[in-house]
Amino acid sequence: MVSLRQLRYLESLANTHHFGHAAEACAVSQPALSMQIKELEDELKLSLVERRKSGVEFTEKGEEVAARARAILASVRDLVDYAKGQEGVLSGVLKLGAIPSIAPYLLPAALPALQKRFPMLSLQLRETVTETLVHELVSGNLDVILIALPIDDPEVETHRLFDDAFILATKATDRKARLRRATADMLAGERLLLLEEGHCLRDQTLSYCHMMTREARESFGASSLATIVQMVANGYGITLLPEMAVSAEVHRGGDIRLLRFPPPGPKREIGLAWRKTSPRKDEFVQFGKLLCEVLPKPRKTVRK
Amino acid sequence: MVSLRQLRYLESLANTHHFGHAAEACAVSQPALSMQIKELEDELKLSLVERRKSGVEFTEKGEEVAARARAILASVRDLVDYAKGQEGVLSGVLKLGAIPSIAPYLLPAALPALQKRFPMLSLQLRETVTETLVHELVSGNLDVILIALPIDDPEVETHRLFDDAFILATKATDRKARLRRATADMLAGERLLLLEEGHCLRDQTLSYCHMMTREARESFGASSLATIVQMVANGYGITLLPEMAVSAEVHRGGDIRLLRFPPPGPKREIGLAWRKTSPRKDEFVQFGKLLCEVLPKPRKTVRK
DNA sequence: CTCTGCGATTGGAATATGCGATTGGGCCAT
DNA sequence: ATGGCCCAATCGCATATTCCAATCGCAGAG
Repeated sequence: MVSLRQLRYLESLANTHHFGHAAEACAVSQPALSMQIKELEDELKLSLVERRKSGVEFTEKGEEVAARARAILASVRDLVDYAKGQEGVLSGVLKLGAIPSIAPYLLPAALPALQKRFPMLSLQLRETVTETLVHELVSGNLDVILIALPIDDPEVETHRLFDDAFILATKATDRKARLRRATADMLAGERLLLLEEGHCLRDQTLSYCHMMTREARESFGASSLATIVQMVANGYGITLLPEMAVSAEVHRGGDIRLLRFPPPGPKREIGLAWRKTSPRKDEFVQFGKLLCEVLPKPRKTVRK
Repeated sequence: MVSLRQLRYLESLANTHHFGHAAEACAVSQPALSMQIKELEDELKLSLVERRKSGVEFTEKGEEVAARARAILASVRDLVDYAKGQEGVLSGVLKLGAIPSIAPYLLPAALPALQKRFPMLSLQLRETVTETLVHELVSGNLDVILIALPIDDPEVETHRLFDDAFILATKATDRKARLRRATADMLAGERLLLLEEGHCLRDQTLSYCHMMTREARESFGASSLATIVQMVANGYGITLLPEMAVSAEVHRGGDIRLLRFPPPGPKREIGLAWRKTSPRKDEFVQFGKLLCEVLPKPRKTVRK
């Protein structure tokens, strides 16, 4: 069976027309090269070179074979170069899923950076709730998902990116709004405005509040944070807003007062997840790194 | 270093999307194939396939690599096919030398047959005396020469093809012409017409006659057999004519009488010669076989 | 006529490759 | 649940390649 090694040696021999020099160029001993050439000749049942006293002369057929060998080796080198070029590079189609409480706040900044850094990458976006995302991830419809941790599925591997603090949002005229810091007991007796069922943000917020108060259980369910913010501004209740959503949802001069909890306050962990079997882990980690980079640094003051 | 084996296994895997089946198709065990695929991935620092529960899925980059691998393997197969197609086939440029006392009689019949049988063959002809031919053969200007044996050169290998009898040619009115057979003593006292110095035919004829008679030493030297035949017809002397030249040089109804010697009569051996180092020996032998085939069978009667 | 250069050959060591058997994970049918 | 099954990965060992160092045979050059 003809091997690349034989072709490599043949190419070298074609270059040098000298067994010893060719062998040296291949960093092998001369007998090794002789052997491979002979094996190739036997394989092809064809004499490739004439060993003359005055150097090695290629047969006409030998020339042809050598030319083909060169072409093949070039193709192989191209393949390797291609692979090397792809090393650690996000490319091709990447089917990304993200939850609604992240996608609108992180991706607008991330996408242009992504396109700039990985021009060969073609993103396909899907925005829905965690459960659906995980399901589609496992089934192969998505490659990687951007969600809040933890998620528990034996088939997926998660990768934490950063914390996203929850900020207490109240109507600016609220009496609590005069304080500098939020505290857990501020939630007591308030109507907590939340996203509708299925959104993890709802559960996370609830689980924090659950420790504090039971009144919030029958809380309202909206379909977007923008709606909730509007409702807060109009005095329908309060909410816990993910920090990354603040700049997009809360406008300066509006009727919202933001209060940060003293550390350690409530927060969610943002991360990526992919199939455990996915071979693109390296790419995903790179992707995550870029997401962290485009994340605006937390402002010192969150007041508006 | 990436090997063809790895690419072959990858191709098989790309076809089957199943390690076991791919291995079977390659007639190796599944672990062997697994290993090679893994090595290829390590080599390229690239994950080619995702091993899912539901079969093997190719990465986008894996697809690309597999496609390139396919192309490479196809090139290799082409190379091998090309070699197989060339097996035992005369092709390319063949630089053939022949002596003047053979070329005009054998080649006109051989060349068309050669072209028909080996369309890829391109003959380059050179016609001159043996010494020059051998020199040019050794120096590489010729690939194979068609000469009278023996020739003695440590660098060349010879290959006998057939015998070519010498026929005694006399003027038709010569008193000897009435006999049915030539005998050696017929040469005694005759003027022997020969080719000029340098032609092996001259030496061969002389060496036969030398045993018989000394009178011929200062014999005439012509530059072609046609000239000699004309001279014989005009009574200037006699000659020994190579049998293969008879039909071309002696025309029916002419003034030439031909007498065959009883066996074993004088003859020359026609053969091929090539450099000992030449790798095209097989081709040359084939060439010789074809020459023998186009040689007209000796006629029962040589009289004209 | 030795000396040198070149490719072929040889014998033994290192490496690569492959196989059988086994493992471990996940799926399905009891 | 549990046992059987399929799949790919892994392990240990056999063997087949591949290689090197040394040597050979040959031919040309000094």
